[in-house]
Order: sequence, then structure tokens, then C-alpha cells
Amino acid sequence: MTCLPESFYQQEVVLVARQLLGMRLVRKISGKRVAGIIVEAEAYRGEEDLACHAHVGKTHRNAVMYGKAGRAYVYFTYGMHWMLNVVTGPEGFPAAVLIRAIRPTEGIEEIQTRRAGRPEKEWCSGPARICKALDIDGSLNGSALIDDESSLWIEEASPVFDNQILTSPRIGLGNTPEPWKSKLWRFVIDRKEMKRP
DNA sequence: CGCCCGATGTGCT
DNA sequence: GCACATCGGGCGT
Repeated sequence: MTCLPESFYQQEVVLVARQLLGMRLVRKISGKRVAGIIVEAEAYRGEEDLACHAHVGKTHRNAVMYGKAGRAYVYFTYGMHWMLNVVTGPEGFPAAVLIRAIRPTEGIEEIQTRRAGRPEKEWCSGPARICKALDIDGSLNGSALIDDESSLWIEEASPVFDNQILTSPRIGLGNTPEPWKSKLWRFVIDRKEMKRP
């Protein structure tokens, strides 16, 4: 296992969100690999971005986003859901990528158990579903994704060409003002387009 | 499949 | 007190 280095995460957050598509998110659960290819991700960028949790300034909740790149920012919302983000950019500048969907590739039995009773298509399509499927919660908030001690990291898999990628506004920003609401900071692998350039 | 709505805890004003 | 980077069940098409 070769996890992505800190230098990867130190890049501009929108670029990192794009680059994460096609990479493999790996979680180790009692010694076993549970993993999937990242197929959807969104960038949240600085205090200026009114959709970003950091728009209210630094607080206890969002403090990890202000820290070093390559850490997990895991937060709780809607009274029941965990969300996984990866911190990017220089220390002190709050930015992170929300992992919104993966395509499971390893540890399918573990995922199936954790997502019992739901259709396979819904196992890991959605930020809270990923956390449920991979047993990710607040205990991983602030943890490094870039060392071998970790039980959560991202590794290279297969590159994704630009013509396989769709962009759109970020999901779920109901009350967020423009221009933030319309920023094309959501990246998705187009399931239909499997051609090479 | 789509739309609607309730669930349910916490951070921040 | 309220908004929230959501999900799943219920019901109509």
C-alpha cells in the first residue's frame, strides 16, 4: 500500500478534488481492507466560500480544516450522519474536499453487512453512506491519511481522463448565496463515457 | 424513478 | 432557536 503523500494534498483544493477521481479510498477494519474508487467529490474553499464550514471563521468544529493537509475532516450533521473530507492546501488556509461517492472494489462482504437491506447501488453513493459503509466517524477527525499507521488513506489507482468527468454546482447548498452556489466545484466520473481521448 | 417529509443531534447566533 | 455539505421510507407516476 502506497498512500498519497502530503505534497499531493498541499495543492489547490479544486485541483485536488478533480485529481481524487479514480483514486482508491482505503479503510482498514480489523485488519482487512475495505476500499473503493472515488467517483464523486466536491471542493470547499476558504472563509470566503459561503458554502464552506469555515465561512464563520475558525471554530472548534472546523479547526481541522485550518490545519495540515492530508488529514481527515470528519463532521456530524443532521443529527445522524457523518461526512468525510480531506484537508488540502497550505496550513492556515481552510479548505477541504468532500468525498461524496465511491465504487466499492474490496471488502464487499463487509460493506454489504454494514449496508444490509439496501440496494447495492446505494451502498456508497452519498457522503453519509460512505461513512456508514466504511465505519468512519468522529474518532477519525484530524487523523493523518499520509502515514503507514493510518487506518484510512487514499492510494493511486487508475487515471481518469478529462472527457470522462462531469462538473456541476455542489449539492445541497439551498440557501448559499451566489456566486458560491453556482461554482462548478463538484466533480463526477461519467458512468456512460468510458472512451479514451 | 421522482417528490415529499420526518428523523434527530449539535454548533453557532 | 434554528439551520444543517443527508438519508430512507412512502406514495404517486
